[in-house]
Amino acid sequence: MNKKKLPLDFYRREDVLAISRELLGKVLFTNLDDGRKEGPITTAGVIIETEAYRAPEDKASHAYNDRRTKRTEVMFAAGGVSYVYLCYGIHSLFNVVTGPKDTAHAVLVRAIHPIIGIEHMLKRRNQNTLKSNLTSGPGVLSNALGINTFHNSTDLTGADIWIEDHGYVISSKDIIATPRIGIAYAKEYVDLPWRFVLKNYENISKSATYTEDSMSYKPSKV
DNA sequence: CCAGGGATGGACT
DNA sequence: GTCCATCCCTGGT
Repeated sequence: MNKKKLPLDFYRREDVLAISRELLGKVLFTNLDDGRKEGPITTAGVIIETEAYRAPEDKASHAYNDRRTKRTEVMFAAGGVSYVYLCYGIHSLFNVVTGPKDTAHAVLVRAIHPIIGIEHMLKRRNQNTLKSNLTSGPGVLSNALGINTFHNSTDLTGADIWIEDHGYVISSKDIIATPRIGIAYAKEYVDLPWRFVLKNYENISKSATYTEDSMSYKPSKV
């Protein structure tokens, strides 16, 4: 199989909507030690749900109107680093910073399909058996992968967090575009179809309410 | 310093 | 399907 780490020029393109679509089917890896002496453990999953955030005009973006604060500064970096922030005081949400320097575009990864290190992801989630909710949301997938706000501004071509192309071919008819979740405050940006979901997976985030015959996928055994 | 918010999750029926 | 606890951190002062 053709597997390769996505290069910086993948992330540094201008079109965050295209990048959001293209991230579907790519494989998000972490190799983190959670502070354990034993060293890092590799965990990974196929990206199956993303959302695009396109500052400066996007009112749903934390960097709306090119608002630069200590928190948002990393979004203005050149693409290929993480933006991890705390939501509801509990959940670490993992974003991929995209675009050239000073363009505050980002992609929120909302769900993955777990494929590598599932046993360890279960431990991090305090679960015993694989269910469809292991990585089915932006907060829980970070938890399963060991990502927290400490990993903000991490180089996505480094050894801790990265994304690989495993050669999965995704056609546009395999992608459902819908409005983004949890951005009711964003006025005229509320209804834009900037959320992208890969069909055939059941473990997308909970707020996804569409049902289709294609939603018959079951996670493979551990 | 501190009021208010928040790209949610999970418990429950 | 519905409901609501969550609590740290941001950002303006």
